Amino acid sequence: MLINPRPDPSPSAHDRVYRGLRSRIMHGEIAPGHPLTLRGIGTEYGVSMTPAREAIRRLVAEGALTLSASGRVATPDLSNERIEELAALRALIEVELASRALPRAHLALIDRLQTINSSIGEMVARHDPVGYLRTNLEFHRTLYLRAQAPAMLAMAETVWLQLGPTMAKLYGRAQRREAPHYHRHIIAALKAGDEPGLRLAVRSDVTQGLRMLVS
Amino acid sequence: MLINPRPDPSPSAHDRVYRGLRSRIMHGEIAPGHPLTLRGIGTEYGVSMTPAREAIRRLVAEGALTLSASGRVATPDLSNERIEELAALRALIEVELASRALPRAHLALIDRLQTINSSIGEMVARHDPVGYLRTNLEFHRTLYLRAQAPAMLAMAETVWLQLGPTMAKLYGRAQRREAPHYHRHIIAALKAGDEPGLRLAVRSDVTQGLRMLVS
DNA sequence: CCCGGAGATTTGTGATCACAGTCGGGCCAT
DNA sequence: ATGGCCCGACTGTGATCACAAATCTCCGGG
Repeated sequence: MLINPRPDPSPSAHDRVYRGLRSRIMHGEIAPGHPLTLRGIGTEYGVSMTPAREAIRRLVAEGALTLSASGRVATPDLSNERIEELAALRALIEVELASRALPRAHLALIDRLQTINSSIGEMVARHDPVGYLRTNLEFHRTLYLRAQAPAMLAMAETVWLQLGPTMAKLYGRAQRREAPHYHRHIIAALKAGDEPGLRLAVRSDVTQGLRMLVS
Repeated sequence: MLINPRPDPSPSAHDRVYRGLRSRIMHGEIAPGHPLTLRGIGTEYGVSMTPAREAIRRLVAEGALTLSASGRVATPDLSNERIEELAALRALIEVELASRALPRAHLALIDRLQTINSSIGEMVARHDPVGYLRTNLEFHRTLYLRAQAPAMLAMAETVWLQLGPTMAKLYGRAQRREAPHYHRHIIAALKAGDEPGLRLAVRSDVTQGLRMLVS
């Protein structure tokens, strides 16, 4: 038996850089199209170019960053078609994840979701796009963790990562005035054990984010 | 205007290594659990450790390789749960891709699919798991390219990549005697413009590969 | 015959360097 | 004043090296 339950006691340097950048990108703390340099990231995280390069290469592989023809790296500025496609992927994967989580969703989980949902409301109230995005993703991830499907969750997070900068920009543009009301539908469907209702609620919640672009 | 229409006139070294390894993994030319070393790959491709490391890091990010706690890298040996999960992802994404390709599937595409399908029969006849896997994926990719959904296709290919070594092992074990007959259903549904039938055929074709594991 | 441990080898990690290509800013000609 | 051009700084790429940890090998003891 392990004394220390922490799975990663000594994170390598490139992993620290990777996690840091990934979190900032996924939560929308970096604007779309913002350029990044290896040396800049290296000095920012106190490492040499090598770990910075590996972290960036990994993020490029996941679609979190785009590589220009000259090798320059920047956070992606998504076209409308790509946004629609990624939203469709979210709908596909997250509906499945929610459906698989439903049989395992006990009361403590639902309570936690409600708590997170009220946090989302606070973020909306203080007009904090980054905080909104972060707690919103926490809401979804908390539910999907119950699905016991790590490969699917990883795919969903990869999609979030690609959408991160763009969604933060859009959220910042369209001033929301309340938490997404489909979250309440999700919680209600979970309580009722209503699988078709849950699928519809998740799908609606995901595609709702797309609507803000069209308008 | 460019004289040379080739989009990638000077592939960087790490890209050559990445493409080579990715192809070998996806087509099942490397057995599950096979270890890889940076220096070995470097000498094999005639480059130093740096490009080899970037290529491997990228493949790890895509799930094509697993990284042990000590940093050792090897092709993954998937558990049954993970195989089921990846097959479910294939079903989700590829059904959607096929559905989106249907309106754009003209006669030339269907002819090409039939040609590829007969190639698959040849591979089965000569008991060539790698060739079978390669042509089978070519069949699916040819269809999905018509969906004009690059993000979804990339996701599907990532799943293929993760399943590559395992599927080759399973295919080699269970001696097939004919090409997957659901491919004929797919072609028939494309000809008839029958979307529900196409969705069912693709889903059946994907999940059929899973059955060979259960048996 | 099997198990364990000490030394040698192999392996990944991170830093540094040289080099070529790119991008930007300022200078000159018009 | 403005447009084009050139030079300089900057950036990514790939190679090499030092180092620590892990693995393997082989040998002796039980």
